[in-house]
Amino acid sequence: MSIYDTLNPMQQEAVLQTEGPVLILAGAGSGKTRVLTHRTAYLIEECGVNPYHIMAITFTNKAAGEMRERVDDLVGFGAESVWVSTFHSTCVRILRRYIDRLGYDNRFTIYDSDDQKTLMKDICKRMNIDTKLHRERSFLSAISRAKDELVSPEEFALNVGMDFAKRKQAEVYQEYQKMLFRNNALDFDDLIMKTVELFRADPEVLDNYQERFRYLMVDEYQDTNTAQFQLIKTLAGKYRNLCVVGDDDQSIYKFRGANIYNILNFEEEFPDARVIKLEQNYRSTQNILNAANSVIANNVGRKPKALWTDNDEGDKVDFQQFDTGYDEADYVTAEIGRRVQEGECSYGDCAILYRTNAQSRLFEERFVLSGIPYKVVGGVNFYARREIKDLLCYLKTIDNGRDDLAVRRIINVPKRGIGAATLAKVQQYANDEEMSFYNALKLAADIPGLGRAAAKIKPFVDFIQVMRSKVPYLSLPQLLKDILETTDYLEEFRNETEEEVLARRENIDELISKAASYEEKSRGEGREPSLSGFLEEVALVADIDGLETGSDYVVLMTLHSAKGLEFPQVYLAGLEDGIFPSYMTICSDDPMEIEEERRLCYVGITRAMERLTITSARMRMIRGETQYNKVSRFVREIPAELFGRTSQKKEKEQPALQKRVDEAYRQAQNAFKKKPLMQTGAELYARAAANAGSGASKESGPGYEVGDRVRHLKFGEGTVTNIVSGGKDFEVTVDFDTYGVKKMFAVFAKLKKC
DNA sequence: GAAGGCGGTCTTTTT
DNA sequence: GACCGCCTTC
Repeated sequence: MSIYDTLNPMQQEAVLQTEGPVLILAGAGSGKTRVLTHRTAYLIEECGVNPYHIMAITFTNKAAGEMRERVDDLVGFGAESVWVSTFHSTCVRILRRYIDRLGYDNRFTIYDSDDQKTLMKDICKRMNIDTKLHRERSFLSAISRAKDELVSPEEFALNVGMDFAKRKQAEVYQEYQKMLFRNNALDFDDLIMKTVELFRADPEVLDNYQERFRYLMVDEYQDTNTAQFQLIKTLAGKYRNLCVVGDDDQSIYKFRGANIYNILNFEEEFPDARVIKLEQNYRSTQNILNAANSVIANNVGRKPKALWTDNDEGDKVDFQQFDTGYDEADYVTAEIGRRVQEGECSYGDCAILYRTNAQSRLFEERFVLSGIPYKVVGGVNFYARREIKDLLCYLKTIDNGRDDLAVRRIINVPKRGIGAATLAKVQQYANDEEMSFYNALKLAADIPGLGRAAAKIKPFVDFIQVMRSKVPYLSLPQLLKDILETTDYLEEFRNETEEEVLARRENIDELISKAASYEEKSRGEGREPSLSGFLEEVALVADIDGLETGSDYVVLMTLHSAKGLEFPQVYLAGLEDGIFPSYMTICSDDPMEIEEERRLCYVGITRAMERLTITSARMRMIRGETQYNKVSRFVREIPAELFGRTSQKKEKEQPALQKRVDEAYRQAQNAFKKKPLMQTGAELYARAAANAGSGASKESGPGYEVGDRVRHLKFGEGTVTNIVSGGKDFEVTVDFDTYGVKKMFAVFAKLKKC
């Protein structure tokens, strides 16, 4: 019996069809990753294809990593030569080698959205554009859309016609591109577009890669934009062995330029394409799948398909409507706590999915209060935090003095007494002499009108030069520590509270350990680690990449981030008209927009394996305003018989208790407010676990007994009234002086005896 | 040149 | 509610 016998007939067909163009329409949970990995194995083991000639492209590093792992497991020998990578890292690798043929320096830097915004702000200022009238972000999104469609600044300018706004955009686009070039930087969209440009400009390079990638596979094909489509079409142009896998019902990235016609018109583009449909779902129960099918059936523009499953009927879908978002969060927290307590599932089985990142906050607060370990995916990116960006800009400056943005960011961090007036003069000089900002700094003594400021610049330039000379001899962690010490970086935060500084320090430590593990990983793969390599890796990480499989915490994330994942217990929160579907799509005159929201809902429902809980609130605070919303139309599209114990009423607690609970929440919220850098649950968890020696380990007990007085970070002092040993931890009941009785787990509560 | 206060705007969603 | 940019004050 071979590994291919475990596949169903359609999956087998997809695996065996190795030659020519293939479109696999893979419904949610139909085992598409399995097909892709088995197909790779088949190519190598049965068709004798050299693994070196196989390429699999995904969208996220996480997906690529998983695919890599599964291919490694399946294919004994040579699996490491298969190119498994994301669109963006693939392009970076190609461009690092050949972008000099387009006139760029091969050591280009990659701008994230933060950098883009800074650059755009600069440009608008210089071009005298009133950003109250034309927002930076509107320019950036126009440019991004143009790049998604492979429209160059010149072409854009040709097509503006009489449209004044567009003409302005064209000018800005041109200037923006010029500045990127001068800073030797590429933005995310450039990575794809420049690679296509390179292939068009240089047949020799193209041929080189066409020869290498004789067998191409593309995952999540419905999310590709025009540029990405051109890229793979060009790459597959010679051997035409292109296999794409996707599901038009899960296309949710139109706003990012995804072109649904890439999948809908695949057969027109490749008339000889084999089309294979995978319609058996292995993930969800009947009830969950039925709910998903009945929602998506309301969409008009879709390829007909019928997803079915052999799985049990399973539990009914649980739908609950509450008065407020607080009640909603309460319910979900209590449910998860109860189910875990009763051994029905673990924290790691549960996911809370919502439409907007802001919705995570209420859940986070509740989880912190009840000591449930959790992790938020997305929101404020680790690499977007101030201290991390600063340090990365130091590294960038040391690595590549041509990135003006990076230099300008750190020249006065920590404070060196160099202000806006000085910067403007240096910039003027740099512009006049057509040199980089950093090179102008080096010549500060010659810049007219700088006066005493030149003396303040010199130590900075000297410092960077010294660091550059040290790079070959220092490891990345050593380099970072050197920067921290020499610049006395933490001095920058002297006015912050101890707690804030601690949080920043922890982030910095994390960056240092990430640098260390990068070096380790590179050496493991036989590559010499480098400063540029590290910066590059850091630039391309997505939020979802940080999610480890097999960790025991509840995950909170947006529906968008959840695509491609699955969880036994899924909570879909905030199902209200105005939230999901969002207000903007309800009001839009384009009916396709609501269809995209519906697909998002479909994605959400189909993440669930065993249990699905849908919640909504009548009243919710949004951007400081209270809004009243109806139950989402998507909920109403699910037939009533699929719902179980639906409740539209809230069970009132005793008024006195309720009041006390409210007060506790208010105070807890204030505590949050004071600490903008509040850690994620996982970080709290890690910290708590680190302290567990003094807190709780199963053998030694929690370190306090019933009757002891203890102190809690938020609740202050109280008396321990009960300790129950449960599972890996102790559940402690404490009667707090001001907050009343609370139950909490010892590992998380970090109670100190006093 | 730095720090603190005030008022306006905003968010879907992200590689 | 949170962030950003602008303004005032030291």
